[in-house]
Amino acid sequence: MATEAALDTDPRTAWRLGLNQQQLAAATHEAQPLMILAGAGTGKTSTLSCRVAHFIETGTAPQRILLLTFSRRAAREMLGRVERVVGGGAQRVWSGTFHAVASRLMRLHGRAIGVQPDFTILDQADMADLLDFIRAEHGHEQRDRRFPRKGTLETIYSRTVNAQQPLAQVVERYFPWCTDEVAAIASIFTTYTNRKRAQNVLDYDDLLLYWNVLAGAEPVARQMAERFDHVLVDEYQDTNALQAEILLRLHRHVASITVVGDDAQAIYSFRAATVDNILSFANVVAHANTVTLEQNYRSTSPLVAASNAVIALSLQRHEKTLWSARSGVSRPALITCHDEADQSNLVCDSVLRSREEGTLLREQAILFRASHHSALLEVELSRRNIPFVKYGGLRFLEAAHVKDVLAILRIFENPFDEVCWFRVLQLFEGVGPAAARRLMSALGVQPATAVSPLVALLSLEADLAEPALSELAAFKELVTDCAAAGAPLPAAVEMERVRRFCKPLFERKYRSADSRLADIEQLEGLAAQSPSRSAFLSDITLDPPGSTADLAGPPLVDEDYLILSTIHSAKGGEWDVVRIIHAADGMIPSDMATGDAATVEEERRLLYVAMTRARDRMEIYFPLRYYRRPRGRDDAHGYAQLTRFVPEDIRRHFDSIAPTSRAASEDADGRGVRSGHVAVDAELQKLW
DNA sequence: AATATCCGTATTTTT
DNA sequence: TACGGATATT
Repeated sequence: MATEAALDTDPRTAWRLGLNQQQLAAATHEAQPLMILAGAGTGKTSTLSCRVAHFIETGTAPQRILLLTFSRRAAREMLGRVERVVGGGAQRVWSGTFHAVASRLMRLHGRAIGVQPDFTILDQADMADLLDFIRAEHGHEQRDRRFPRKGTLETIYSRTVNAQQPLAQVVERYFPWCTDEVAAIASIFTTYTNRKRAQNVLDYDDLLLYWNVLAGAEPVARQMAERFDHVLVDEYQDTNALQAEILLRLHRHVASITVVGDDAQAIYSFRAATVDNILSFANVVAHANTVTLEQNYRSTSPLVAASNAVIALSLQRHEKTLWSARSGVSRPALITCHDEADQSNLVCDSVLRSREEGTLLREQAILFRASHHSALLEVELSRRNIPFVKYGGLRFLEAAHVKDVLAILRIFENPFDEVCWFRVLQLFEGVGPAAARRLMSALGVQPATAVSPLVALLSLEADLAEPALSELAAFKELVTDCAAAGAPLPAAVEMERVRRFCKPLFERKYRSADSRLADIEQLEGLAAQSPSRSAFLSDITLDPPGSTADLAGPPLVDEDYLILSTIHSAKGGEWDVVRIIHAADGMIPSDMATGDAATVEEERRLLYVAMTRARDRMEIYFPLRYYRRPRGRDDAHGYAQLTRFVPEDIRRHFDSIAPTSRAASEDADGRGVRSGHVAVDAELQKLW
C-alpha cells in the first residue's frame, strides 16, 4: 500500500491511500460487470465508495451513477465518503433503496406504462388492510372455515411477487395449510391488483414490479436506463429475484454494473431474498469478473477466529476465510447469567466499565435477535441513567393514531385511496365497518366516480346521529382548509391542522391521548423537513424513522449514548465493543425459525453478522432461566441453553465466564435494596 | 350493526 | 404491554 501511494503523485487520486491491492483493483476495475465478494469488515464500504469516486474522477457526471443500497442510512454514509474524496457533487448521485429509486423513476417515467405519476404508496400494513377489506367482500369472514388472515395473505402475496414464483408453488412450499384455498386466494389477489390500479396506489412490491416492467418495455426502458452509466448494488446477497431481474435489464443499457456482497451475511430470506443472486452472478452475467476481499481490518484476530469458527459450521460452503492483522489478546467472552435481570445488570456494569476505560458509549452496541429482547435492559439502563438510542423494530408507523393521521393526509393526496377512507370514516363515533362502507359508496370512492370524493364529501348529507354529525362537519372544515385550498399548504402546517381535528377524537378513542398527540407533534417535525405533502408521504413510507434518534430529531449530536439494535438493523455497522444478549437457543435461533434447515442456517448467519460487528471486544450473554410470567410473583421458569451455534468444540475460541455468584444474583433480584441506595444518593446529589 | 368487555397471548427480523 | 379475537350487550 505504502509503495503504491508513493508512486502515485496525482493528488486527485490520493484516496487510493489506504486501499489494499484487491480493494484498489475492485475500485478501479474497468467498466465491466464486476462482483466484489467482500467478507465482513474487509472494507466493502470504502471500496464501493472509491469505485463511485473513481467513476466521477474519470469523467462520469455524478447524476449518471446509480447507487442502490439497503437503507437510506447506508446511502448517506457512502456518499459522505465519496464527497470527501471528490469534493462536491457526490450528493447528485442517484442513491437509495430499490424501492425509493423505483418510486422516483416511476414518477418520472411511469406514464409510459400507465402509472399516474401522483400515485400514493401502500406500506405493508396498508397492503394487509386492503387485502382484508377485499377478503371480507369475498365472504371469507364466516368462521366455519379457517381462511388465511390478512397478515398471512400479505406475506403470501409479497413472497409470490418478490420471488417471481407461481402462487400455487409458494403456498405449497411455505403455507401448506392453505393449499385448499389457492383458488380463493388467487381471486382475492386479482381483485387486489385491479383495485390498486383503479385507486392509483402502488404497494411496496408494485414499486419493484413496475420498475421491472419499465426496464423491459422499449422504448421507455432505454430512456429510463440511459440516465445512468454505472449501476452499483450494495448488499447484493440480500436482494430477491425481482431485484436481480431489474438489475439485469438495466445492464443492457448501461456501461457497467457492480455488485457487492457476502453470502455468509445473507439474512433476509424472509423477505424472499436469495443468495442465488450473488452465487450465480458470474454465470448469469457475461464477462463478469470477481474480486474477493478477505483481509478483515475491523476486528482483532481472536474475534475473527471466533466468527470464522461459528460460520465454518454452516452446512453451506463459503469460499472465503477471513484473516486479520490486528493483534489482540482478548478472546470473545461467553457470559452465563442467572436470568434476564442478571443479564441486564451485568451488561450495564460492563458498559460502565468500558466507558471508564475510555470507550465512548456510542462506540458500544448491544445487539439482539428480536426488538423486544431489549425491553428489560432498557428499563435498567434508564434506571442507571445510561442514555441509549435504539435502532430497528420501531413500530412508530404502525401505531393506530399515527396511521389515523397519515390516512387523512393520504386522502388529501389521493382521494380514491380506499384503505384510508375506510380507516378515517371509522374515527367518527358510531361508524363501524358497515357504515364506513355505505359512506364510501355514497362518496364514490370505489368504484371511482368522475367527481373527487373529497368534493362529494362537502355536499354529503350523512344519516348519522349527533356526535358523529358534528365530527363530520369538523372534518368537512378540515378538508376545505387543506385539500380544497387554492395553494397547497406546507406539510407541517397541514399536519398541525389535522392534529387539532384529531384531538377530540383521540381523547374519546384512546386512553393516553396526550402521549399520542405528542407523537403527532413529532410527526409534524418530520413533515417540516419535507418540501411537500407528497414528498413527506413518500419519504415516511419508503424511509421510516429507523431509530428513536431519528424521531427525536438531531439535537443529540454531541451527546454520548449507547447503541441498542436488532441484528438486522446492525447490518453494516461496527463498534469497539459489541455485546450480544439473549444468545440462547429459542432466541438465536428464534423458535419461530427452527422449521427447516435453511432457516436455521440463516439464524446462524445472523449470529455471525452480529459477531463481526465488533472491533476490539465482544461479549455474548445468555440467561440460564427464563421466567414464564415476567411480572408474576411465582417462580415458574424454564431453563435455557446456550445457542446451538456455539457448540462445545469451538468454545476454545471463547472465554467462558461461569454463572455469577449467588450474592450477585440475589442482588439482582433484591432490587429494593439497591434502588434505595440509588435513590438516597440521587437525593444527596442534589444538595451538593 | 356498533360497541363494551373480557380473554389470553404472542410477537422474529424490514423495504 | 397493547393488541386482536370472541362474546355479550345496546
